[in-house]
Amino acid sequence: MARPSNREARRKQIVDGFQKVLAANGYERATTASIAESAGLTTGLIHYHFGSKLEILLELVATIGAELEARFQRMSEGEDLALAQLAAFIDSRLARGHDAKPDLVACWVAIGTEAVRIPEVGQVYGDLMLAQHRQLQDIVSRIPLSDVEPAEVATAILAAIEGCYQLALTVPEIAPTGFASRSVRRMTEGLLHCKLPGPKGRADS
Amino acid sequence: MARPSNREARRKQIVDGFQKVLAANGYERATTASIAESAGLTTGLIHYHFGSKLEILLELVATIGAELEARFQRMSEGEDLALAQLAAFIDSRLARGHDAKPDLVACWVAIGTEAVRIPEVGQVYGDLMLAQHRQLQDIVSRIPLSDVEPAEVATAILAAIEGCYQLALTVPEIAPTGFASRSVRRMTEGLLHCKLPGPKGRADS
Amino acid sequence: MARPSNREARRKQIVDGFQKVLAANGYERATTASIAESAGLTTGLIHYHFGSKLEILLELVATIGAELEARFQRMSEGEDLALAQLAAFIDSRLARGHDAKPDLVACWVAIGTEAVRIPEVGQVYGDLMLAQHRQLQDIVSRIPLSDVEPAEVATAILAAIEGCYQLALTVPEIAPTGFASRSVRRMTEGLLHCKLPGPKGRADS
Amino acid sequence: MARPSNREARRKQIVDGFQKVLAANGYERATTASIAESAGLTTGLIHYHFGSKLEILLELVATIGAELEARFQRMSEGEDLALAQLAAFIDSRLARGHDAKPDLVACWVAIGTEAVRIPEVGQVYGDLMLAQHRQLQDIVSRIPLSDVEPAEVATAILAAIEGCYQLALTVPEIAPTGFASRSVRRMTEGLLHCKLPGPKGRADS
DNA sequence: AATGAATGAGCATTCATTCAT
DNA sequence: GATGAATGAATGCTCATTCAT
Repeated sequence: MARPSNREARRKQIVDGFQKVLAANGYERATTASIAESAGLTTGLIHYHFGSKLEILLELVATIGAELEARFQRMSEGEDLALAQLAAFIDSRLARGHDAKPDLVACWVAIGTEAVRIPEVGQVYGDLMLAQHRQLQDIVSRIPLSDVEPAEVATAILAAIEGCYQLALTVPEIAPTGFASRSVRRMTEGLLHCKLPGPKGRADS
Repeated sequence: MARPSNREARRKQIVDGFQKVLAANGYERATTASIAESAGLTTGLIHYHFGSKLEILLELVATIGAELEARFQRMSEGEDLALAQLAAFIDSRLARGHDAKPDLVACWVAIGTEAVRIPEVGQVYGDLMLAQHRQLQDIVSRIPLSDVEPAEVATAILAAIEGCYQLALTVPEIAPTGFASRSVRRMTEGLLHCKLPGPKGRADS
Repeated sequence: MARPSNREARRKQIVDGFQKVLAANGYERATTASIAESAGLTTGLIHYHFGSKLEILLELVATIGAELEARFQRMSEGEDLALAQLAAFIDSRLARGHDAKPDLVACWVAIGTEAVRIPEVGQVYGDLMLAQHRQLQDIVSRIPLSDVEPAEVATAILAAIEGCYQLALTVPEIAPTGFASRSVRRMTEGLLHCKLPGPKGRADS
Repeated sequence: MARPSNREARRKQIVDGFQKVLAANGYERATTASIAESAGLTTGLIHYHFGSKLEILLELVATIGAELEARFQRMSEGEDLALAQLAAFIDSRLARGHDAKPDLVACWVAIGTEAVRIPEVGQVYGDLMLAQHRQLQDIVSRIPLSDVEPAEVATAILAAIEGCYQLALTVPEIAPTGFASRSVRRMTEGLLHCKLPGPKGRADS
């Protein structure tokens, strides 16, 4: 009798459409009309399923956070050594394997900008960065080295990763394929004064 | 006799006002009215001296570029050694000395986002990054080490710097004062397998 | 055998829900969604049972009209004297006894505003006022006083009643409990130059 | 050199346009576009001079308040007796002389409705009613009568006035010209048990 | 040079109503 | 009967830019 709900499917569809226009145009220029068009829906429907544009952004951040975590879990599966986990973390963020989604980097950088201006975005973005920081700190502190501060090493690695995103997007001519993962690995080795295990599998670094 | 032109002074005043609201609100939300207010001028005058909002942004990029270069020249003055120049470069970007302008970091990150969307911004931002990249590459290639690729090292250093800007802005709780300069130095040492000279003078790292 | 129609029950349920949001938010802000929520139904059902929002309003006016009439009948039961009936009329509109519904006053004032703008509402609202006017005029004309114009007295009493509704709603600090009934009685006495019988029963005036 | 400001003139023009559409259509249906059209301006200009639609409403309330007060001052000029002042107050609100503005009554009733829903409107509307209440109370308390409560009399008079506005607007067929002033005078006499002086001058009651 | 009023296209959001299920 | 997704026109408001003064 009742009409079956397609709410979740539609919300995902909208977030996907939003992701495309966010990557292409940034938050302010991701207009309701463009989101709707990109999602193949009408503008009214956007607000039937989301209270505001901001809500869509927030949902996208959660989605990206879950995706990053899932990718790390997949790539670090079975690895017990801290160094191997560290390598897996870096690769999960930077290796451009078969499951890489180029739009996500553009989205992530756009979200980072909004995090500075919109408190709600700053909150979820900050939470996500803090969670990654904690994760990295845990891993680093399990590496038996006397003279490193795990918290600072973790921050430095995150900074290097974010910087690679930014450069890959804005000055691709100095950021060739594969440079990001390779460089962050080397910088991490420099911070820890030890070698990381090489990249795994077919991920073409 | 015509009254003397105050064109350049006014343009600087406008760019300064723009800088403040760009740092605080981002490009899209930097409205003509808010720029005028921040500069202590009227809205009409903005467009009397600049053809469009974009032109102000472009001028600001040039200003920042000149400022960075000047600061590097100042800090590397008299240094002939490549390693000392490299340290000076990093410090000129990250050390928080007496002449640091916190707003500039926020502006720079905002400009980086617009560089992705607005071709004209992408052009000048890219030129600036490429100039820095060339500079770094020159310095690195003068360090006699066999196994490093100067171009890639230069890119990695720039990425680390940009990443620090981003983190300092969005997750300050994991980016304490002084961490940026210290971390990028260490990561650079890791890339080059050699030690950089310590920070100079009163710049409190 | 077809299931029994619940049409009338549903319509009443909708009118009740509408009444609540009309009292709280006014006609324009009484959205279909809020009516549905207040009635514990779904939006679709609203338009299944009513052709439009206006129709619900019209039905509510009829309901209120019937309620006022019923209350007057109840309170004037057994009273044959015109003066007693007049007192009963005033009390039926203003006395705050056990069956008073505060929401109704807010609704009635809101309906009065819409009566000015929406012709259909003006029609039914006007009919209701005219019916009351006729009723009052009948009663007044049965009071043997030479120098009063029954029509004008009836209008004045209605005006006083409506004014009390408005003040009770908007400036409650000058309209204490019981003032309305007491004041309209006194003003009526002034119009007729004679005394009305005191309030009846437990209605706490 | 500088362009001369026409701000106040424009604001008045906008308030006038707003008044017309408010009287005709009510607050919600007084759209920015209709206000602009009624004022002979463009929509953008409305928001250049007023922050929001609500602000225009608030300014209108202030305007009406000032007008009512001015009219009372004019009509009570030279009258020292409380009874004469009371009559002047009633006439200043209800007599339809040469300076009556019919739109204002419709506006006032519309504002009364919004006073229930919009806190800011409730505030200024309430303040205005309270000021009138205080004024009436002062006058009444100067009439040497033992058995009346000035506060309640004042409220009753205000209620009668507001009720006349409402009826004149919604059921004009029972509210002929001149009835309002006449009826409220009589009701007031009933409340005070004394006679008011007759209407003055050419105001054709 | 300077002012600030004026423009109008564009935006996020709301909502009565329709309709496939 | 009942559901809730879908529509699209309408609304208040914003803002870069223009221009008369």
